[in-house]
Amino acid sequence: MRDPLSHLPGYALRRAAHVIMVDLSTRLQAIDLKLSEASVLLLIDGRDDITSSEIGRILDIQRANMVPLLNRLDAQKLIQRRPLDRKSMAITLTEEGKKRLVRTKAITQAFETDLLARIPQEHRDHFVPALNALWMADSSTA
Amino acid sequence: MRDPLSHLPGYALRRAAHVIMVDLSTRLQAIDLKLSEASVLLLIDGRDDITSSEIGRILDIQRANMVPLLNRLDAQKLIQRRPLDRKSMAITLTEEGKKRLVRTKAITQAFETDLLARIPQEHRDHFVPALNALWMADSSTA
DNA sequence: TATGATTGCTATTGACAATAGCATAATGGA
DNA sequence: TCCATTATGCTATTGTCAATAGCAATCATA
Repeated sequence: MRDPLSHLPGYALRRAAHVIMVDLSTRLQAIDLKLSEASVLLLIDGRDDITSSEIGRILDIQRANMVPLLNRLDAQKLIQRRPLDRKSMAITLTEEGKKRLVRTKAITQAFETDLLARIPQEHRDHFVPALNALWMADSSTA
Repeated sequence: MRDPLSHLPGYALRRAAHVIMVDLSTRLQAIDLKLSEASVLLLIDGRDDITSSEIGRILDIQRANMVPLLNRLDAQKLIQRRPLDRKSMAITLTEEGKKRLVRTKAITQAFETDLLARIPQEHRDHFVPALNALWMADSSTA
């Protein structure tokens, strides 16, 4: 047997996630974005009032880790910080950011299509529901 | 909607893998093992001739990263390095290592059971095959 | 108003993985 | 058999994502 651990769900999950994230990361290098940066852009899309902490809550990124992430997007002039009050900042996409988002969407959509294509058709419809059952349960608890 | 990205297979995969790995890591802390260390112990089980590089090939851990990993297991007196020839080292479990492996198996089995239990029954049988289709394809190419 | 919660931040650490390079040893083809 | 290639184990460094602890300012509410 090639890998005696491959029958373990947790192990298979870890290996699959790693391969897939390397794939997407590689694709995103073409537009100078990291995985976490791309997910933030995709989330901001269409909103003009979302705050840093709200992004963090939704994507499960801690406030401390949001800071350098947003700084990098800021340095690339993809986002703007606009004060909502004297404490909170609304994060919005710049024109440059909107252009980058279009390219991000194209890349992620192609990626997701390719990913699903790799899954045998009889398992395909079960994939997302099974995964979401694993992590969304926790977030509803929190 | 709580998370507008949750319908994306890749995103769901990443989130699920993270939650699950935090879960297992936490459980393994009770026996002073990291995820990668536990997987190495599980792989060595029952073999007395496996080398560092072979472990790396199977688990997809690079040689450079195997070194500190095995050093940590060595420091805990869980493994022994036995020269096979003047270049290769066979990695074997010490008595201490075998005891730790028993506990590792108990923890991972409980973990895998709990994991599957969280997946709705109608999706359960599709889980491992779908995941393995994603990463095992790549390893057969290599 | 005072207490507690929230926000954005700094600084540091940890786990896992990737890259580059090195010395030595094994191996297979000419 | 000799030599080029490959394999092995290693050092050292870097990158990505995530976690923890702590801080000052602000906000919300009992």
